[in-house]
Amino acid sequence: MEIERAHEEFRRFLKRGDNRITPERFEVLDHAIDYKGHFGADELYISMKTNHSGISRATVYNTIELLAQCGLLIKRNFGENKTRYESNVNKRSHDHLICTNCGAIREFTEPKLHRLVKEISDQMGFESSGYSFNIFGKCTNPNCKLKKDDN
Amino acid sequence: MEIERAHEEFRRFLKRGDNRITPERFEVLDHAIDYKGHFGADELYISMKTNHSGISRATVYNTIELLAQCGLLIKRNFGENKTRYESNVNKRSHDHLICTNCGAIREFTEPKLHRLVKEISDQMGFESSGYSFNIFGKCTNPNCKLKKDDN
DNA sequence: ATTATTGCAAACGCTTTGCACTCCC
DNA sequence: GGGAGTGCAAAGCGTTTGCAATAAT
Repeated sequence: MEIERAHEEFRRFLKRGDNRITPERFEVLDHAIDYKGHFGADELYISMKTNHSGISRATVYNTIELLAQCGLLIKRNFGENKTRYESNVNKRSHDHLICTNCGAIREFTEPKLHRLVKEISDQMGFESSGYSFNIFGKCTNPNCKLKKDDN
Repeated sequence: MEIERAHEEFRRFLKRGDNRITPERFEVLDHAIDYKGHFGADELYISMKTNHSGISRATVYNTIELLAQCGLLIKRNFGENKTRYESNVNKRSHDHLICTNCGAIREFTEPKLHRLVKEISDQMGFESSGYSFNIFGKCTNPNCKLKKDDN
């Protein structure tokens, strides 16, 4: 089961960094990898509270950051001045098309990108640890109509 | 002179959209294209206030957005949960390398990207209006040391 | 026992909003 | 003169922080 593997990976990550193993951290992990689509830290907090969790905002924010460092979550930014996350468990690397009209976010995979990032970094004297690539535009989707709150 | 051209372009843009021509808007334009490097809306506001302008925050935010729509400024986002801008007057299209250690931001130009964006958009049924491409990593620069406030 | 982690609430930084006044058209 | 634009202050939103209580080591 992939949740077991995620727990194991997080546990190893925590030990490696001399972080303590707490039930709260695994509670956050569980909710985060369960979450469909992209989410902000506060959304996850609210969602957990709604599900009768006793977790605190501080712990959610702190843990989410650890999960991102660990690679179980990916940090995103779609130009809305808030950090978004998405589960990286059982997903392959991808980037996003963002409809500036209705807010819909679609994924695409472009294998060329990794090589390109590597080439550019080498050329510029950078040791790259990641990248972010977003394309903005309009869906050709006929019912694309200022919904503004999909993900 | 390029400032004249910028004024002219902004004036045309404002008329086209039935926006009024006000001195405040051109005051913001002047300061924005003068600003070295990337800036947040509030930074520009503070900078203008420091230079004894009577402008208001609301006007700066409003005008900057118009300037971005008009193409005289480019909107950026470097993963800090705030919108950054940079002058697009007399600059050629480029993207950024961001050092996660010292915060330095360097520019690069990769001609392949436009074609790539077009290809992906076509393939996905998107009418692209722009993209954002950032590479995160560490400078190989020896005096890269957690400065956190360059641009 | 020691000290990281937690929960809570308050503070923070950037951005948006409401409203009365102004001035472009 | 009408209504978009302005200035101001307050509120909004996501995020961070300080501190006392708690619990992992």
